[in-house]
Amino acid sequence: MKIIKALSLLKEKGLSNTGSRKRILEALMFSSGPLSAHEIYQRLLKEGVNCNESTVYRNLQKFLEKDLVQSFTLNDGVSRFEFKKSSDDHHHHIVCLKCKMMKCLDLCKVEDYFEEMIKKLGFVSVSHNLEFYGVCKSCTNSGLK
Amino acid sequence: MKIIKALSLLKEKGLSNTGSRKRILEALMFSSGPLSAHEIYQRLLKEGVNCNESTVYRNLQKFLEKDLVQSFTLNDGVSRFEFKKSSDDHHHHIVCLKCKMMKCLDLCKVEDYFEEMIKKLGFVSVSHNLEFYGVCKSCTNSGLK
DNA sequence: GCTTTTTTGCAAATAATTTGCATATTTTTC
DNA sequence: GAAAAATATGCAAATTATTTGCAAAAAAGC
Repeated sequence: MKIIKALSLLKEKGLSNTGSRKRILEALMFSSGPLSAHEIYQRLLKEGVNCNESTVYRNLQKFLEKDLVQSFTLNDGVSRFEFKKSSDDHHHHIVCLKCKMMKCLDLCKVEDYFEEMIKKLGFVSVSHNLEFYGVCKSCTNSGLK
Repeated sequence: MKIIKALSLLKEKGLSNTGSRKRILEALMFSSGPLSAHEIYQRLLKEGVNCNESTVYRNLQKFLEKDLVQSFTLNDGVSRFEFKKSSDDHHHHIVCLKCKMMKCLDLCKVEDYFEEMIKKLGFVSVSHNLEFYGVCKSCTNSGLK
């Protein structure tokens, strides 16, 4: 298994190498799940990286353009960002309504069916967001409010 | 075909009958697609209804609780609301990335498949949001930026 | 009709995200 | 490797969606 380094990814995508940019990308690469801009910012702070929140936003924008990350917006109106392990890395999530824990779902390709159907309607460049909400096992058991 | 009136719906759900509440619900009932809180507010203004934007938000909240409407958040971070014709009226949308036109999709029940899969993971009360993005036929043809 | 409960309007608070601009850092060029 | 050109950053302020406190107004209950 090949380990891809943030630095070479940036170079590959023609992005200049700045301290914060590299750290933001790494935060996403090493995260076990999607992160909001604010969460990334806080991780950098904790690591002692001097970085501004707008810098985080601006870099996330760049990463989206370069297809390094994917994003989606939950019903709380906040966007989450996730490193794309490959250009066709596409998956969905389930969010626990109580503890907010988020789990990646490796769904089979039934969803392709949807996109086909939509292309037939005359749309092109079709993509989609699919997020699930529910209450996870441990919250159900612990009986939290 | 039965015509349901906003007023009787409110009564049925135990909601008091106020001028703006009825108008907000009607705006949703008569709309051909999902509306944001702000869009509803503007429709009321245009109709000459004296109504405040927070009133719109507060009523939408009520309608959600009473299962009169469904809501979802697009990638622009803005919530849209839609009247539920029946308690099991559940469907999805495709949004044109250029003209923002939104079309309802009457998808077959393949999606139930997903929810089953997730319940097996131990989640309960599972729901989901699924929205598509693409470029519609007329935008493709008109070659708008 | 009067009392209680609920809703509204308004202004202010929150929160996520974006932007302008001067400064700092990177990349490019020679 | 230094200077010039291009790009990125920090900071503060602007924007936008949404929420909230509170006093006044309207609706429901009796």
